[in-house]
Amino acid sequence: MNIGAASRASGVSARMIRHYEAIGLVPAPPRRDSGYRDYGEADIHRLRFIANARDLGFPLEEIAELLDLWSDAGRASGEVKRLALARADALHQKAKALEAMRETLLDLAAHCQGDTRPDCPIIDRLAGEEEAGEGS
Amino acid sequence: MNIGAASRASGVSARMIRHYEAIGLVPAPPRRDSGYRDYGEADIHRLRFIANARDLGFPLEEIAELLDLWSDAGRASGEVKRLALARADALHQKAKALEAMRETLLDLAAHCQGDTRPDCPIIDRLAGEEEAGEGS
DNA sequence: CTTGACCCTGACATGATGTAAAGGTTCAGA
DNA sequence: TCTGAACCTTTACATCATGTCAGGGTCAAG
Repeated sequence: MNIGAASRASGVSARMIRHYEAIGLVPAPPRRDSGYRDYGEADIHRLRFIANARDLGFPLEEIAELLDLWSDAGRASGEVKRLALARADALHQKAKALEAMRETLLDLAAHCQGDTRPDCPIIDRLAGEEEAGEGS
Repeated sequence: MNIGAASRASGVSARMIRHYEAIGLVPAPPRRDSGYRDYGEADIHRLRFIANARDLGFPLEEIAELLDLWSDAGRASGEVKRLALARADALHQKAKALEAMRETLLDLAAHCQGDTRPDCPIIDRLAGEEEAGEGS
């Protein structure tokens, strides 16, 4: 199977397949005489695993750990669960930070007329020396 | 004022001050005979404005727009408000996406024993071909 | 054999920031 | 005055995951 076919079968772009190979996340497949990479079913499964983990927000470094656990038939599920919960927490922290920024922006916008006048608390806030000031 | 002093006064790292100059976000300051950059108060104000906007999640491209609006005394606040609301919405979308990932991970983890046994729905899900399946 | 679709590698770009290297400047203390 | 620490200069490379482009080789169908 060509890299193009593997890409379509796995949902991972050809560019990324090559990248994952370069960083050792997937094994280098055999080459045909032409130099073309030749993938098998196992490779597709591995790529799909990576795509799924990536879609769940795992960074490649943790995906590497998950792949090890996946191929370890005697793994303890506790380790997998630990990784998942840690990732969930990291995602939550990030989301909270974004929502906090959003709240601040909405708060500022609520006090801005938004008309043709130049007065604007948003600009005033950005121009200020401090960045705290959540007090209503 | 040296770049180091400007950095301490504005909260922007020297590295970033040079970067902002390179991309045209801040004007190139005059140099002393030694070649050292020499900053004034107005430069510090501008850098602080950038730092504040950056802390609110604005990308540099939008910060450039805000800087233009800031220096335009006859600006309409409507434009500023529009940018702020658009940014708030973008942050919200991002946060929602992260939270959705988190929910999926928590859901999977809840069904994982997390003990020494190898059975693990998290791994099963990652190994699967589909990525939908929020159905409880 | 030609054409178009594919593959190869390598390089550059993103966005915002850090770090390191290699060299010049400034200032304070001995 | 000399010296060393702390600073400044530019340039380049790294991050993370991904896209895109260029220049060249390959494959399959007509």
